Amino acid sequence: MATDSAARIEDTGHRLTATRRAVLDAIAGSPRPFTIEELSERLPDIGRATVFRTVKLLHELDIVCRLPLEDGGVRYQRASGEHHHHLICGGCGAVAEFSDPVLDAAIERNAAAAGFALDAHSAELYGRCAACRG
Amino acid sequence: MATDSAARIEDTGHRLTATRRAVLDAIAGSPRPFTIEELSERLPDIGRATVFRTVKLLHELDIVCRLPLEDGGVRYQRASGEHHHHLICGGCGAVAEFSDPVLDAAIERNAAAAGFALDAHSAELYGRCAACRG
DNA sequence: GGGGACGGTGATACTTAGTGTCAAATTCGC
DNA sequence: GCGAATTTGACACTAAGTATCACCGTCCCC
Repeated sequence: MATDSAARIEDTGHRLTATRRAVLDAIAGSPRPFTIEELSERLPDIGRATVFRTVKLLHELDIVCRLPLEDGGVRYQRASGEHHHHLICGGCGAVAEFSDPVLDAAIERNAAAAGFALDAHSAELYGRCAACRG
Repeated sequence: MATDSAARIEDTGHRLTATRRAVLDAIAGSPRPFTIEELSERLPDIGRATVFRTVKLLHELDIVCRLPLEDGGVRYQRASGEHHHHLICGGCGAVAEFSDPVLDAAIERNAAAAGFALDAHSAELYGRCAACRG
């Protein structure tokens, strides 16, 4: 997993430094979506700005994905690589991923109907997971 | 339009003050989605914090809707009142609204499949409008 | 192996969006 | 017009992220 990501960094012409490796490891060790602040606390020897820059790079390379939360906050998570959407639990913060061609087709169709050339879309679903509904 | 909104403020137990009326008017006079900062500049006699608080209230009352932009920024816009999604043009900033039962059904179905009880969802589409593709 | 060039890093200051506090002002119901 | 409750403005503060800039380390060429 971290090996894949490391390769992706190098393959795209970026250097795989010790710092970046440490960030990748910290992310790999995060079972739950994390904030930059949390990640930064786990990496006390790495500057905050560098953590931001590194996560931004990883996001551009689709190694992590960004989760906009219902309250306006943001968390990050390792990305599965494929196009997907998120289900975010407001109780425990768990995130489930799904992908659905019907949903994507509906999005494409609406964009086309309005005359838009689509470059990106986001769809976040907020609710309570099975465990939190009890 | 502003009359509707004014009524909604009173009907929900909030006071319709001169300040709130001024904010409503400024919003009614905005043909394009606006930032709080822009709105605040147009209302120099009203404190910045009050503009934030008022827009937050209007958002809670579904009088304005919040547009998360692709670059992470946020703009606001008068809401049509009904549930809808946004198509946001990265060229001119224009926003088109649409609603689509097929899309909403796909969202519901995916949430149910993952065992989530849905409370909210967001779907933003980013692209170029017909005029900007020219 | 030595020396640039260039990408990456850390410290720090700054920006942007938004919130908390609190005293003063306004508004509503009577 | 009066008092209670809400709203407001000023201001300080927070959180997330960016800009700047000097320094470091790594790669490449000789």
